[in-house]
Order: sequence, then structure tokens, then C-alpha cells
Amino acid sequence: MPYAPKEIEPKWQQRWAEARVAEVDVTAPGEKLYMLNMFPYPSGDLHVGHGRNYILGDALYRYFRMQGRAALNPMGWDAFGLPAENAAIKRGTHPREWTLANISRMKAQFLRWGILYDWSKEIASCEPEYYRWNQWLFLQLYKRGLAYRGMAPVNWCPSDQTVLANEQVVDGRCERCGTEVVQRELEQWFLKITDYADRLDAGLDRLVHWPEKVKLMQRNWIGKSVGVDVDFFVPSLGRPIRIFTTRPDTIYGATFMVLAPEHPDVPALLEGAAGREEIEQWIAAVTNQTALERQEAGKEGRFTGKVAINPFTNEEIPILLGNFVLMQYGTGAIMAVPAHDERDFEFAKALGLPVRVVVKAAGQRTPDASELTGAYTAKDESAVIVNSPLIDGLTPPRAIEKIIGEIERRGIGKGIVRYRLRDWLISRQRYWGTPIPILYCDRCGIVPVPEEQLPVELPLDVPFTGREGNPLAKHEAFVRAKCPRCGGPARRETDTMDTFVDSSWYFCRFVSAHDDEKIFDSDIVNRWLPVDQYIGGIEHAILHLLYARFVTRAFYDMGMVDFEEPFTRLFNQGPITKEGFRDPSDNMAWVPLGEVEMRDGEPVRKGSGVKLVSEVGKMSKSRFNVVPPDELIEKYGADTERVYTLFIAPPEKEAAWSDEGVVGAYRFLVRVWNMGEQIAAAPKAAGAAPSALLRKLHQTIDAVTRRIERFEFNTAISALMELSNALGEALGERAPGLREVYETLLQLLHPFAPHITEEMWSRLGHEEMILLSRWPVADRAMMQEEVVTIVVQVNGKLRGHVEVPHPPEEERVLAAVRQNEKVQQWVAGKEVVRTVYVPGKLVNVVVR
RNA sequence: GCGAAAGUGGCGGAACUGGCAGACGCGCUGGACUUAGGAUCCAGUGGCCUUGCGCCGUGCGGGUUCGAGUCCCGCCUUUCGCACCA
Repeated sequence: MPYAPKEIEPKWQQRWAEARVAEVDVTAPGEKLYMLNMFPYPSGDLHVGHGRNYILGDALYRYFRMQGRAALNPMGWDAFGLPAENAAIKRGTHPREWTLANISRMKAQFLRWGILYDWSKEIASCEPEYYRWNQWLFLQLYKRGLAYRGMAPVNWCPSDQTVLANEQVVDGRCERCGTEVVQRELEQWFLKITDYADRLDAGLDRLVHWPEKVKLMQRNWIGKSVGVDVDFFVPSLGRPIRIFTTRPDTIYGATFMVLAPEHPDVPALLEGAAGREEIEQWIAAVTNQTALERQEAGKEGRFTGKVAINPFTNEEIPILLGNFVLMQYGTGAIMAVPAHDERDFEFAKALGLPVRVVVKAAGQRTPDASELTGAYTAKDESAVIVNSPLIDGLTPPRAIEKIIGEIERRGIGKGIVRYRLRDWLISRQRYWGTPIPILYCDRCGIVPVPEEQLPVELPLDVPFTGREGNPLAKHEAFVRAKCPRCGGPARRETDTMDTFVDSSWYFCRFVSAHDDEKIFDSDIVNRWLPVDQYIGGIEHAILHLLYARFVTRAFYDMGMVDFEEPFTRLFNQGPITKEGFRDPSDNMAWVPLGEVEMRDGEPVRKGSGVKLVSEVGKMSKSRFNVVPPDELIEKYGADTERVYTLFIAPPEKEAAWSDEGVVGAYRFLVRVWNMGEQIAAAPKAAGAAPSALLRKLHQTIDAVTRRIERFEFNTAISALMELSNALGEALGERAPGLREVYETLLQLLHPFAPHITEEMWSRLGHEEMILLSRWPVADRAMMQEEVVTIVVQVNGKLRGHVEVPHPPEEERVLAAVRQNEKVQQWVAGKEVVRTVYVPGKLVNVVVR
């Protein structure tokens, strides 16, 4: 019977489901292992790029199971979010219907891939049973002052009609739709993640099993910088303006001060200033620019006509306004040291401001300010401070220490650690999300919804008319409420929460998925968490992972969990790309290379003459170059997709999908199948397998085991292909003892190709599933060769081989080399300087 | 600009601590079986030539070493991340 994945795959998928093989009793004692794939947004159909993530996790899960470990592998749905609402507006469905339909489609797809999840713990963040705990979490944070309502300049996406978190703005554009984000001054809800900046930064050091890249991105995002606040007295105001600097060692070189145009002291400084009107117009213009425009404009500034006193030189230095100084960072004011800061230098050149050198390279003469073509910014031991009476001759690190001490002694400032990280803005002016459990009472002000009134349910009877703001705000019955404090009329908050709140703690919920008394059971969570192995895309390096780390620490501080880091090991799989072309007239149309012809050097769609646009992109729905897994499974089966996906490249790397490449994986499985048929049909022959094959077998067991542990799935599979090739040869030679070898091959292959291996395992007479069999253990002794072939080099060049019995003892090897004629021929007539022996590998004879 | 990672056949990629470069797979070439092959099987496949126990070959240029894809120094290129953060 030929290999027919279409018949065997559904059969085994059903058997695994019926046997509930993946269900874990979290209250049972024993060693725990919690692995987790990031739960998906149910956007619709899955493509092979998704597949990589989940297939990888499933292979690992099956391997752990076969190792006999009680692995928990749950799955759920990040089910709130904008696309559902947009689909509702576009197609007239309800976001909930759209989302639930997608969930069931995607669940069916997981099943078709043969992926095993513990569905008894399934969660969907759009259900009140889940989001009520979002609301509960919010109230706890509110109680502790970690959730607050504040007026702040926020990022507004005009297309999505909502505010965004800083983390959701990429290059000044909305991460989701690419629209340029504008700044608006709005009153919104924030979570005080900045309170945790220091702990989030310090904690990264302990995450030894996280990719360095992710840690670095988080470190940069948190942006810790150690510096000092210093007051510069301003005579015209009769009080000082405070600046922040990380280089107080250069303070003698501060020849002017620059304020952000939005700085609160600006109006007072402009009192009676010459050209005040022009300056105010300029401020207005700069303020209206996006961050991007502001940067592209180059360095611009205006003189205020006022001065400040440099507290160390006692000189009067001019105060300017500059478009490059950000109000959001530090104090919104800087001391400018043009000689030793690139930006200050540029600004000074543009406006003709004085430059003073106060740092020089150690052992070199001090350059004249006029010689400088750029700023000299060295701040390590290679530099020396000059022209600075108090700290002359010191290296920058020593000078910084001394000058901060002096600033603090004089009471004009203090050392301070600042962070780039800003508070997490969670308000969204959208419908499909968790309602923020807050009431506004005319008499009592902001009143949190009492916990016993949770959940504040999201009403479903809401019309979706399009872009006229949040439909929730128009739902009278929802908005109108009674104040729980005074009983008077109150208005309900109609903003919903950022969906990243949902995903900031969902990993805790899986082990208490159906608890309707509390957010989770601390005992169970403390037993099962942190997650031992977390798998997901690098795109969450900052957003989700940072928020999850923050919320976990908040739980920790509330005494709810006894760990601060939610994910012990993190693995980021790379994206899958596919080469092809895009039809510019129809964004939905991705044209595979096979349907493209070149005409006059331009890609054109075959038969139509439509010019195409080159596109090699990350495979994601929004880029429209998607390989649908359904077709693939229809043609080759899920096992082929699984094997190919894992074989294509190292899993952390970007991988280019190739339709031809899939065939190789398929052929491999066909060969495995045909060998199984042959072995099942043959009578059980007595005798052991050839020793070379047994050696290969045990080497393969060893290699596959090691490689799975190291996420080297591509080479694990290639090792299995080698074993299969060797087994094929032995079969051709009608060698005995091949059944055992084949069965072990099936076990090793199971995590990658579960269906075909279950089928063949059962055909060979096993009653129990291969999934429940025990992972083979390599016999070290069997891995050794009886005869070891040693490579012999003379002066590093290959000059022959010698064979010695195992173990290859040095004396025996060297004796064999001395007797080897070929090698002696190269040594003859020369003096042997040295003999290098690398045990078990080679001998190098050095001659002169 | 700053930071990180990576450069190996026609392609995806192997090579553990320096030790036979190119495993495994795709593609390609030839053959077998075929009415047919885009199925299957077999053989070959880094380059060069004088076809040998040959020479060259892991982005470029140096270095260390008996020996370098691997280590060191200097370039070049690509990808990713950050980007006026004082």
C-alpha cells in the first residue's frame, strides 16, 4: 500500500484527541515542565510562517513526552483587537462572531498539523471569564497607584482612531496600519511601568537563557542613563533652570544652554525679548511637526536674549531654544558642550556659538577649538580633562565622580538615574477590548468599579457604522451608571484596554483556566511557573515581553507569585519568506515566480501583461505573500510540511520557502514508508544488524537527542535522513536485524513526523502509541568503531591513512604510522621534528 | 551615526572544544524502467588542468599555528535593532 497521508493523518489526530494525551492534571505531584507558544491573534487562516512556530513547539513537546516528562503545553487566543472591529465595519459581522469563527478555523488547522495542546485549559481573552480578571488586575494596580489617569501628549493614529503606546509607534508611524502618528494632549489611563524601570533593567542580567538580542533591545528601550541634575541660575527669572547631563565632567565646556520649545519656562524667558513674535511662530511650527519631520529639519534654534550662569565657570552663557531638545526626556533642558557632544557641535556651528575644549586624548596636546571638525566624545581612560580647574588632569570617570560630589555639596543638584522608558498608555478608543472598570461621578470624581461588580461586560448590541469614534460611547445603557459611593448618576469609562494587557499575564491563567473565584491559584502558579520554554516571534521582543515582565513583578509585589521573571527560556523563531512578485493594481494578489515572465527586463504576469513589483517579504497576512497550509497538506500531508518546515533552515534564522524543497521532505517520508512496508512484510529474521549500521544507529540517537535539546532541528532531521539512507542500503543487502533499527528510526522521527510514525509503529504490531513509548538511549559502546581510521598528515598535508583497532592508543597509532610505506615516502630523508597526535582523529608528522 | 549578528557550491544549509571543507536536501547532468515523465530507482555534481597519491578553494588583506571556515588585527558587504534620550 502506498504512502497515503490523507488517510492516516486524520485517523491519528482523532486517536490522540480521544486519548486526551496532552491533558495534564496540574494538581498531581511530580516534576513539572511548562512550555508555551505565544498565543495567536485569531486573524483567520494560518500560513506556513505560523506553522513554523507551532510545529517547532509540538516537536519539542513530543520529545519531552517521550522522555517521560509531564509537559504542559496549553493554547489560547489573544482574541481582542482592532482587526475584528475593522472586519465588522467592512463586512457587517459582529467582531465576536468574526473572532469565534476564526478561532474555530485556526483550531481545526492546529489539529490538521497534528499539534497536541491541552485544550482543557483553552482560554480566549474576549470572554468575560477571562477579561474580568483583566479588570480585576487593573483595580489592584489602581489601588497601589500603578494605574493612573493623566494628561499627557500621546500618540494618536488618525486612521485607527485611537491612541497608541510608545511601543506601538515605529518610525513615527502606527505599528499596525503605517499611518503617521500625531501628538495630542489627552487625558488617558496609564500603567506605571516606569516604577519598575530599574528592576526590569537589572533583571535582564539573570535571564541567561534569553537571546542576547532580545535582552539588548529591552535594555535599549528601558534606556537607563546615569547622570546628574544641575541648576543653572537665570538672573532674569531670579531662579535657576535645571538641566540633566550624563557628562558633568564637561561642565566647564558648557558655553550655552538649550531648552525644548515646549519647556514651561519659555514664556517667561521671552518676556520683552527681541523678535518675540517670530520666535513664538517658530515654536508653534516646531511643536506641530511630527518627530520625524523635526529630525529631518536639521538643527534649528532661536536666541531668547536671556542668559544663565554656568555654576563652575561663573560665566554668563546664552539660553537658546532648540528643535533637537526633547521635552519628554530629562528636564527638557540641556547644558550644551559643543566640543564634546555631536549634536551640540552641529547646533553651535549652525548658530555660530562658542566652542571650548575641556577634554583631550591622553598623551596628546589640547587642540584649539577652531581646529575641531566634530565633537570629541571619549569618556573612558583614554581621555583627560583640561581647562577645568577643579578636575584638571583627571580621566572622565574620576572627574564625573568628583564633580557630582561638588554639585551635591553646593546644593545645586544631585546625581540621578533616568530612563527612556515611559509609562504604558493603555486607553484605547475602540470597542473590541476589555472595558476599563472605572466610573466618573459628578460628585465623587473617578470611582473604581467595586470588585464584586466585575466583570463590566462589554455590551454586544452595538452598531458598527464606521469611523465615528468608539461605538461604546454611544451605548446609552452602558455609559449610564450609578456611583457606587454616593449612589448618584455616574458615567462609565468607554475606553477599552490595550490588548497587550490581556497577554501580559495569560500564561498564569492556563493553570487556573476555569477558576471563577480568582485570577489564578497562587499555589498552582508557583508550582508550574515560570514558563520553562517560551516560543514566539522576535516582533514581541519589546512590547509583550516587557509588559509581561512588568506585570509579573507587580504580582510578585502583591505577594501573589514567588517569581519575578515569567519566562525562564525564550526562543525566537525566524520568519518564513517567499520570493515572488506583487501585482501593484491588486494588493491582494501575490504572484508566485512560476506565473511570472520577464518582458523587456520587467516582471510581467504570464498571459496578462500586467507589470509586477518585486517583493521578497516576511510572510505575514498583511504582506499578502502567503503559502496556505491547506493546499500543502492536501498534496503532501502534514508530516511533509512539518519535516520541511523544520529542515529548511536553523529555526532562529529567516528561511526562504521553496515549493520544490518540500518535495525532498516528501520523498524522505515515502522512503521511510516503503521501508516499513518491506520490513513489516518480511519474516522476523534471526541475527543482529550489521555493526556499521548499529554504530550509525547509536550515533544518530545521540545526535538527534543533542540537537533537539539545542533547537537544531534541521540537522536532527538530516541525521535521520542519513540513518534512513544507511538502512535502505542494508535492506537492499537483505541484512538481518533491521526491524529494531527501523523501529528506533520511527521513534526518533516521531516528534517531526508524528502521523506516519504512529501508523508504521502500529503496523509493526505495537499496541501502545509511539508517542507514549520511551525515547531511545544511545549506547556509547555501540557508537565506537572496532577499527579506527586515523588520518595521517605530513606538514599539515594529507598523506595517507592507517587503521588501528579501537581504542586507538597513541603508541599503537604511531607504530602503525612508522610502518606505513606511503607516509614514510614523504618523511624519507628528512628530520622528524615533532609528531602531533589528536586522539581518534589524526597524526601530523612535522618534518624538516 | 551608534549597537548587534552574519558572509561557505547554482540554492537552503553542514562542519562538537582549530584537525579529511561542502554532511543532508533542492536543483542540475547522465542512465534504467516507461506510450510518456513533472512518478520511481541508479550514478555523477566546488573550480581548474597536464585526470594526479595533482593544484586552487569558506567576502578581501595581513597574522598566529605543524595545521585556520573556526583564533587575532585591519578592511568590505549584507541583514537586523536603535536613532537627536543630553
